Amino acid sequence: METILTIFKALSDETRLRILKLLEHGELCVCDIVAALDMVQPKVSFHLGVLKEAGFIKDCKHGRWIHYKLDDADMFKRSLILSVLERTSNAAAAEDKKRLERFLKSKKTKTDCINLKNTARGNHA
Amino acid sequence: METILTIFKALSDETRLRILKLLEHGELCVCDIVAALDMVQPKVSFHLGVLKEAGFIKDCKHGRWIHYKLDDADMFKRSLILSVLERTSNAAAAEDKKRLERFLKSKKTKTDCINLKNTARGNHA
DNA sequence: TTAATGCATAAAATATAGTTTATATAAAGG
DNA sequence: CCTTTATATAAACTATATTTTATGCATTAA
Repeated sequence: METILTIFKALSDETRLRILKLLEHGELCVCDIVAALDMVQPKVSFHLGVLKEAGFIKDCKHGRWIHYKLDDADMFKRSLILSVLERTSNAAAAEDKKRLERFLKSKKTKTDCINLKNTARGNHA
Repeated sequence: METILTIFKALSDETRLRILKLLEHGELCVCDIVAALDMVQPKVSFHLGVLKEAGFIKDCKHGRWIHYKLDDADMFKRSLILSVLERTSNAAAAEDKKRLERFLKSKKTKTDCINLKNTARGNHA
């Protein structure tokens, strides 16, 4: 049970707002977020942990990947997330989005190469 | 113009949430809040400053007193304040309220004594 | 005009939160 | 098995936020 204080604390960091904004587009694994934000992985994991503790996101394991997505179980948090998405600077978010898409594409290309060599299903997406 | 980050940061401190809760009952001067929270005055002034910067409260001078009250100019902040008032632990807030009322009463008594001696209007409330 | 009151602010001290670097763990591939 | 990959976690470090203590500035009362 998160207190209102925990909830607001989770929202008072720019990196975490950027993560929420990224997850607007659907679930992502940690390495996607790392690429999109252009940050080191432990840093991203730290902030994902805070958001998860506060109940804003949840994770699910997919083999050796862990996907994160917005947790829409709680009405109040949902509405807070909506406010974040609305009121966040689009310019900054667009950069993240661009890096994300570049990364997703490169991941796909790599997988396609593997698929040419053998018929493995290396992509978890 | 406050960013969403500034707004959430202002709400991520327990003392500030207690102050918002106190101001639910109407405007108060700094010394009232100091008494209600049982904290030193500069500490309270610091937090009042943060809340004011973020646009949650506003002040108005009354002689040598400065009164603070909730600022209801912005819809979004108003709804956030409402959430705070709703979701804050009542037990803790009741203590603050009790101290506040005791203090207000003692202030009034003191003023009444003065009023017996001469017909001054020492109370600013 | 002096003293007292109500409050703000600055500086120093402390506490909390975030970041980095290094390492551990678990899953999958070879 | 051994390696590689994806992620988490711990420890040390840095930055930011809060608290304390001291002081200053108005305003009012004496």
